[in-house]
Amino acid sequence: MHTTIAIQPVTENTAPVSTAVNCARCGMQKFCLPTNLKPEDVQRLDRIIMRRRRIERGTNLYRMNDAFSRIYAIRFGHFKTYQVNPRGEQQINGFQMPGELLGLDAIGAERHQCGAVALEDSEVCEIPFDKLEGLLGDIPELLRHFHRLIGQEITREQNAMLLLATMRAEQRVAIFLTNLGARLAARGYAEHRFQLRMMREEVGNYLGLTVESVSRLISRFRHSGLLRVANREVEILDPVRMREIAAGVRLDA
Amino acid sequence: MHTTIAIQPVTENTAPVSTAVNCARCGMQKFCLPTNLKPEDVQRLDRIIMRRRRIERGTNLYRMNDAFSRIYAIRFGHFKTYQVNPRGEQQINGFQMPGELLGLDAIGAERHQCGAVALEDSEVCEIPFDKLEGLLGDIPELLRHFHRLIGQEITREQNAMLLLATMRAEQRVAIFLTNLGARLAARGYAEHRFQLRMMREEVGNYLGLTVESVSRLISRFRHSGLLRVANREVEILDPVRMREIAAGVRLDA
DNA sequence: CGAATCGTTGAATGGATTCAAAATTTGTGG
DNA sequence: CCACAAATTTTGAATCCATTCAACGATTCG
Repeated sequence: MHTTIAIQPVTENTAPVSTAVNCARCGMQKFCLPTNLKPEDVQRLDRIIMRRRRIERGTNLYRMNDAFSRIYAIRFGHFKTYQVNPRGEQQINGFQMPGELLGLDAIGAERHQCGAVALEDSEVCEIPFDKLEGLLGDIPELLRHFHRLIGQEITREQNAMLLLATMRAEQRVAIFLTNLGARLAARGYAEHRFQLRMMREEVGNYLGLTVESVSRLISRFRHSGLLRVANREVEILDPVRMREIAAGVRLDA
Repeated sequence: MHTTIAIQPVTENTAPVSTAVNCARCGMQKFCLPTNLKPEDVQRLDRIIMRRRRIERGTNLYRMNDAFSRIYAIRFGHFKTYQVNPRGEQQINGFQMPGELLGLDAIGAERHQCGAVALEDSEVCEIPFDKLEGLLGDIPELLRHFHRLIGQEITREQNAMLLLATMRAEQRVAIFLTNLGARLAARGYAEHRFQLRMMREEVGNYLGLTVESVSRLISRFRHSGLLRVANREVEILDPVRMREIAAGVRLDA
């Protein structure tokens, strides 16, 4: 293991996109913060969102230890969040997709606890956290939904712990693919056919495996007829069996 | 691995302790929710806290999938929180000590995402979450501190992921002991000498290792003069070297 | 005191890693 | 658009760390 992925280059993309923010017209509304808000409250939220910001593929939205002042809602694109341990090795904590919030790990802290890098050209909404806190006090529904999103974050991480502590490599990869599909499906995309936005190395890093192990396992899934793979394009051909493997049934074909 | 610790017996301890709650006089005030609150706000918090409740060693404070209505602040004693995977195996997500909150993983969900068991006879304050949410809207300092506690929870879990994904067994145990000491020290207890409140099996389960591995590693630490161990009583004799091992230096004595 | 639980130690095994090299894809400049 | 370099992915063989299986102490508790 100990995959020392080179730390991203020190290019910072700060080009704001000054389009007036309008949650009501945003396709991500039903996953993002405004969920279940009254129209007038959605507008109050619009007003505190500073701007949209484009992030080029490979650049940092924020880095570990950056001062924390805002959280981010992904409009389109994908991100990874990662920590860097004392030895300079990267550990990926998660992959984020449109409608998900970035920066939650820093709430209640002065600084970001991990960094976020765009896996492709992406766009986020910047939400100043102090202003959001003000709104949370005023709009109970917003507070509730904000807490729901935080709770999901905690649950996601606990599931990752479960995976890392108890699952065999086979299971980890199967779970990874299954979950990715489920999250995409919830957003209206195909569940069993999608593009991996990250390298094998990053998959392995996230799953606590080496690149080689991930590659080998994907190959085995392919040879067993579970998966069709063309580079980063993946199709789960046998979702039932894939879910069995995710649940712990051994693939000994 | 795959330590199938028997699920706890189905005894539920519901004996409330009807002492009027008084955060101002509680020794845990500076770690718990009331931190940094004005005295009158502390009293408002007191008023919504239903009661204190004693939990006997080995009994569940709550179980996975229980309906969620309150969070709990530990007054004294220690707990473990755990998930149960589909195969019925337990995975411990963390150990909690006085001043820490239990149940945060359920916020924004209908049900608890994990269970909590007392590792020794313990006492908690029950905090109805809906009433707390009301106060959060009224008392900005409380909202802020509540978010700080949640943030700490997320950070703790990310660190656990880092440990599980990248660390060798040696490191995991060293980190576990070091962190436990640090948390106890923050609460005014000795940093380098303490009682483990959990079985070796539970340590291993949490760290993604087998009992045998944990036992072997503790023995190696002992033989290398790093540790003095008498059953669950542990003394870190060489904190510097222990921290080195936690950081990744190999113990090849 | 005896049974059950918990903890330690040993030997053999195995799953994932490491090291190495080749194959493929992606990115870049001409 | 092609050619070439760099990056990424795949595959193979050897190694190693933690697990598994087994047995034996030690401790706890009724």
